[in-house]
Formats: sequence, structure tokens, C-alpha cells
Amino acid sequence: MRPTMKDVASAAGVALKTVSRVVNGEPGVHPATAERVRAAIERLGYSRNESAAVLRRGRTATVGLVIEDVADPFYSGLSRAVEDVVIEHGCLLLSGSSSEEPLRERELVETFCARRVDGLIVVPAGEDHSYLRPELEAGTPVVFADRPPGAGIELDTVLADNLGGAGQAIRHLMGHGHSRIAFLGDDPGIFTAAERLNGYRQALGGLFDQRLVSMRTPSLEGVRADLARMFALDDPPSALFTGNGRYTVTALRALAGRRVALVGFDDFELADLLTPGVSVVAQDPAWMGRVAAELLFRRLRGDAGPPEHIELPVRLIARGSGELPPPG
Amino acid sequence: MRPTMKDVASAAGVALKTVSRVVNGEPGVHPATAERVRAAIERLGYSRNESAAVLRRGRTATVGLVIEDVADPFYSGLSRAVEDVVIEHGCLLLSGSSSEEPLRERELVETFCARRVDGLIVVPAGEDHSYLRPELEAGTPVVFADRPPGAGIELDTVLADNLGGAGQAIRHLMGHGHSRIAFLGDDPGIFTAAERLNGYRQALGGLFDQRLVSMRTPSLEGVRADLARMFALDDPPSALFTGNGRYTVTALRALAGRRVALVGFDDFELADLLTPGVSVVAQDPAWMGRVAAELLFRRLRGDAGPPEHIELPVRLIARGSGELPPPG
DNA sequence: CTGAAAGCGCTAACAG
DNA sequence: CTGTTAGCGCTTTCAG
Repeated sequence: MRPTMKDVASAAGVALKTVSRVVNGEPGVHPATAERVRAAIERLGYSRNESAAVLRRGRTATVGLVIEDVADPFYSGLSRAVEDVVIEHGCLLLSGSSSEEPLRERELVETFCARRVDGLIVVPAGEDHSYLRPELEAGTPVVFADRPPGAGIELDTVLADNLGGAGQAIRHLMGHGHSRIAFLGDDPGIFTAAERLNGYRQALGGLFDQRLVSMRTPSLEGVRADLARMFALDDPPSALFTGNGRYTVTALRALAGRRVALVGFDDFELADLLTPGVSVVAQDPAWMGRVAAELLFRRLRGDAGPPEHIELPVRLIARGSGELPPPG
Repeated sequence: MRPTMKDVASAAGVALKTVSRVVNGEPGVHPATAERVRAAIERLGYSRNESAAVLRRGRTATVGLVIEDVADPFYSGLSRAVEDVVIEHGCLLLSGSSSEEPLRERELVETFCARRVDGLIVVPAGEDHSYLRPELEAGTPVVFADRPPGAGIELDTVLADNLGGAGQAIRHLMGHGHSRIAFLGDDPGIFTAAERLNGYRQALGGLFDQRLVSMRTPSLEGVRADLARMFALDDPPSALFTGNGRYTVTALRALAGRRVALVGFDDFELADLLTPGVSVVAQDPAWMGRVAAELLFRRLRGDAGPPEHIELPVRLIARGSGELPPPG
């Protein structure tokens, strides 16, 4: 059906191996012969069957990336950065969204491994990564990004300074006179959510009040209900710390103009154009992607040092919402 | 190095073909034998080499997607929808960003084809798609999304109603008393930009004024300069129509609070929370992705009808900015 | 129900 | 500089 190297070879009147040489740009082919081969390739519309090449070669020149959801700006930014590094290295990126489902994460990893990716970058959804054992033993390097692997496995990891960032946010709000600061975040089963909660708690110290904490899926109704409950307290919060970009946006909607100081984890487009501007603890998803991908390629180049644990700094950007004073 | 079917076979004391049967869930294997094989698979940490299977089988169960940039919310939404459909069909998605470079588009397509994707969805960056000829002849279905293929090629296409949407926007602004409406958009070499310009022009009719049109790359400085030039006219614009989400955001920044009516093409997160809310002509990127992917799978299932040209409707969402009256 | 043999399209290793 | 041979790991075909 499709032309193969054999077809090109007979069309050009050379041996199959010569075609292979031309296709792979190997030296030692007479220019005239090479030209004849190229003409035949063009004429037949030949394109190399990568599966066959991969089978023979052993290396696929592909990297797999598992994220939570491409449609989330944090992960799409990370994705793009990984893609760029992968391309720079002449490889192809396979990527997929786990939708925060451990099973899906595992299926994606296994699909990628069955396709024999040279390496993997994983933002884990699950806790148990023992299924990676065979891959690791086969020598496939794996880098975890944004969240560490589950217990019992020690691997390269690139994380943001979640704990420190949350601390910065809380100290910033306290510096502006707040002592009743609520926290709104993801289920603490998610590593980043748990870390940010920790940072919040540590920074608050004795001011911590469990009633000002809401960790749940980020639906507008849910967030609205939780906020309503908090504001109905005798001692309502005067400030809010949101655990990621989705919560910040949901909280802004749920607050519906109510004047409450706010600092959110994750920067987002237009944060500066809202009134007041939204103060955030900004991570750099593209940086995280780039660092993870570069670490992976370092491993692929043979660096066999002990697992690295890279922590990327975050920075607080004050835009107004985090500097609102408490009422009164 | 890695265990193969042969290794599993000898570990389980069966023939290679029996392992293949078990791995592929083919019927006609004694349960006890199957169990023995499964145990061996587990013990050795075997995982099927998909490249080899693909080489033999011919079909890869993969689909390729070329977009402009995953980090752009329009395309990441589209991507996610395509991914979901592809997964539903038991396939894997390969995707890549062309960065609006024709050469990169072509390289991606060719890389995907070399990996023998079963089908392709392309948001084209270039004008010339003759390089697709061999693939099309080999029977690979290709669906274009968001933009049509270049001249000389007739293929399935899923587009938004760019012309109609722009018309709606302009008529809406005119209905609110505006007659001096500026247009800010991408280079008209990009299909969607050109179509939206057409819609703008047609709806304005005799009111069209070339001096109120700016088509350029969406840098803040550039947009700011062009707007300054327009506002310095004797007859400055009282309203603005922006050609896509990036321009809308850039224009909002460049306007820096200046009170000008605005309708943007593309909806975006937080458009409702700005003051005033931003009126937009909304497309649905996930819908576009889903429709394109479903069309592709229909072709893969054998539908050989003539090329289809699907146009998805868009809708105007009034939020305030498009309803501002002209000054005076 | 199970197995042996052939070969998918390519590259590696070795001649000439 | 060019060609021949073997075989990557699997599925297909055909025989038991």
C-alpha cells in the first residue's frame, strides 16, 4: 500500500541499505546516488515508517507527559514549556490528562511505556506509584513535577515552594492588619493543597481556626455556601487566602463584590485588571516545565546521580486585593 | 533487556502465540493456561512493545493534532475535547504546537505521519498543504479545524461562523449608537482574522474607515500606539471590536480605563468580573474540538462521503462593555 | 485449545 | 562507496 524503502530502492536502482543511508543522512553515499534516491523518494511520496525504525533501534525519541488537565492554564503553560524543550532535543512529546484520577494516570503512563517513551514527566494524581517499578528497572527515567511520588519511591522531583508561598501570603495579610484569614482550597489529599494548608497554618500560629478552613471541590455553589457560613460567624474572616487559581476565580465570583482582602495562590491573566487588582503568590508553570524537562534530558544523557529535589521559589505580587485593610 | 513475549512464553511454559492470545484477550485459551501466563507477565513485569505490534498490524490507534499553541486557552480547550473523544475511541493523541509557523506545522504533520497516525486534525498555520498529498493518497483522513486548508485541496473542515459573528458584534455596537468602530486584529494572512475583518467591513458598509483598522501582532506597545493614533483623529472611534481573545485582553490593558465601548471575539475567563463586564462573541473551542474529532472517527469508520464543511454558530454575550453609549 | 513459521519495515553488523 | 544478511518483537496464517 504505502511505499517502503524496498520500493524506493528498486525505483532508484540501488540497495535498500543505500536508501536507509540517505534517509538517515549517513555519510558515505555518492552525491549522484543520493540525488537519485531522493528523487525516487519524492516521486513515490515515501515516508519512513517510524515504528519499524523504533523497533530496530530501541530508542523512540519520545517523551511522555502526564498532567491533570491541558485545559487548565497552569498545566497548559507547563505543557508548552515541556514541548519546547522536547523539540529542542529532536524528540516528540506524548501527553495526556489524568483528570485527577489515579487510574487514568496509570493508564496513561502504561500506554506511554508500551510505546516505549525514552522518559516520563508525571504530575501524579495518585498516591501509589509502585506500578512504575518495571519501567524504572528497565532504565526509563521519570521526573515528577508539581507533586512528589507516593511513598516508597524516590525520584527526581520539581516542586514549587508551596509551604513558603502560603506563609508569605498569610504574613502579608497579617501585615495589613488581618487576623481572621480564611483558607479555601482543594482536598488535602492533593499534595499542593495540603502543603499550602500547612503553610497557612504555620504562619497563623495561634490564630488558626478550623472553622475558617474549607477544602472541597471548587464549585461555585459549594464555595458560596462555605463563605456564607464563615461570614455568619461572630468572628467572621476579614481576609481570604485561596489555594489555587481555580479557587481564586471561584471565590471572586462567590464574593460578588463583597469587600474582603484576598491573596490567591497562582497568578492568572487579568488579575491586574480587576478592581481591586488581585494580589497573588505567583508560580511559573513554564519554568517548572522547563526545569523538569531539562532534568529529564540530563538523565537521558546518562547523569546517574542520586534523585534531585528541586524547589522553585514563588513570589508575591501585590495588586490591591491583598492590601485592603480589615473593616473598621 | 526488557522481557519480551518470548521470555513470558518460556517462563510460563507455553508457546509465544499463547502469550499473544492472552495479552490481546483473544478467545480460545484454557483459563488455567491463561492464568499461568498472566502470572508470568506479572512476575517479569512484561509490557507489550507497541512499536512491534503496530509494525505488524498496520494500525497505530493514534491520532495527530496540530494546533497553534497549547498555552492559548482557545487551543487548550480544543485539545482537551479532542483528547477526550480520542480516548473514548481507545486511541492515543499526539499533539504539537506550530507556533503559527508553516514550517513547524509541516514538520509536525510529517512526524505524526511517520509515526503512522490513523488520522489527523490540523489547525493550519500555512497556506500550502500540497505536502499532505501522499498521506491522503495513503488513505489517512485529515480534518481541518478553525481554519480551512490552502488552495487546491478539498477536505473536511470545521469552522466557526467568523463572518456572522463579526457582523453581530458590529450591529450590536451600531444598535447602541456607535458609528465610529475600530477593529483590532491579527494579520489578515490568518484566515479567522481576515473573515472577521470581512464581517466587520460588511456590517459597517459605508461607515467603514481604513484608518480605524489595525492588524498586527498583539504586543501591548503596538496596540497602544495604534489606539493612540486612532484616538488622535478628528473623528475618533467611540467603540472597539477586537479580533480575538488575545487582542481583547491587550486592548483592555492598552485602554487603561479609558471609557470606550468594546466587543471582543472569543469569550474568556473573568470577562464577567471586569468593570464593566466585557461583551463578547463567544465561540466554543471544546465543541469545535469534539465535532472535528467525531468527524475524523466517522471517516476512520469508513464514511467516504464528500468533504464536509461544518460551520459552528457563535453567540453574542452582552456584559456591559458593548452596551456603553458613545460619549456626548 | 495450542503451536510453528513467516514476515511487517527498518537498522546494525559486516562484507565487498 | 555500496550491498547482503540477520533480526528487533510482535501478529497473521496455517497446522495440528
